[in-house]
Amino acid sequence: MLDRKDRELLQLLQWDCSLCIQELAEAVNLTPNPCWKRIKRLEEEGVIIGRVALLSKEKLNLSLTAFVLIKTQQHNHEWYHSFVSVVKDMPEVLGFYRTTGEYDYMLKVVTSDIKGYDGFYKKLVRRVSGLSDVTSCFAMEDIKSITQLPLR
Amino acid sequence: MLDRKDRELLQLLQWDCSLCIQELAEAVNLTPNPCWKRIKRLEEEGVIIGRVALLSKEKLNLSLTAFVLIKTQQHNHEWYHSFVSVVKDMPEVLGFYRTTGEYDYMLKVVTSDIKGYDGFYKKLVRRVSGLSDVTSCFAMEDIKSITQLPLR
DNA sequence: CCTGAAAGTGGGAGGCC
DNA sequence: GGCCTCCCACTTTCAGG
Repeated sequence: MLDRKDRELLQLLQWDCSLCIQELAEAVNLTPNPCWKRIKRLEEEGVIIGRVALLSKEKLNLSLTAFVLIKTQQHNHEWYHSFVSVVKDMPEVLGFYRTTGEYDYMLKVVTSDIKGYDGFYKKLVRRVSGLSDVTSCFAMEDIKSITQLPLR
Repeated sequence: MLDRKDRELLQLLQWDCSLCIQELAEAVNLTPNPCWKRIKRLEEEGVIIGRVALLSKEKLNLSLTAFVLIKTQQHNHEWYHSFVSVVKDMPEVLGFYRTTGEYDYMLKVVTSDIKGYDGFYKKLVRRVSGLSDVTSCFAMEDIKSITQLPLR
């Protein structure tokens, strides 16, 4: 389904999608047109989901990354759906996973600072009932955070 | 530093950076040229870090997202630097944070499946010594995972 | 003086064969 | 994979607040 050139193109594009077709074509030893056709195909197949600009947390006053670990007693569908829809709607939430292990859910949350996080936390517990255990831990240091999937 | 139009442009671009200047200009009630100048300025200032293509985990056989929670006894600089450089070099690691709370570090790891994760885990503990406690938890469900920062 | 608008040009994307 | 067309990024110049 994906040959070597496809993977090379994806690898390049997931680091910099502002590269022009010519540059991409040269990098994979192709002429511009077939290169363009491959990329078009990868978009149609859904391998390429979209192209986005990455912004600086610091420059936008969003320096605090927090992880929220949640346990719950509630295991019925209705509660689940309302919980999911509430959390999905909160723009501070960049990641939201149902997980195995000690906790049931994990959130990755981005705010300005502790005060901002406190606001988020209060909003969360106000909007969602039946959260029996909510633990927060904060990123002291953001050592690596990338969007590029490992393609080898 | 950033006015309303800047924020609107950032908001649009962090969802779709393939929009052309004309479309962006219309959306914020500007003509193409000043719109283009603003975006250029935001790039120079480092507010816009880059433009990347987002790829489908599923289509690329990377359906397993795991979180690795790590405690360590080692708190000297040398160990820290070697630990950081080893983990940074592992392409499966999309997120790597030093955290407050019960654990010292947290990793977000993407692999094909449990077998792939096992390979990653073995590689990790082989390359890094002095990990006293390594707990894995797996994402059963990826409910929300976005790259867009909250700009309001 | 700074910020937005108008006009022109070179180049690359996107469709043909 | 080559050709051709059209549109868009980018520059310069001008106008307004």
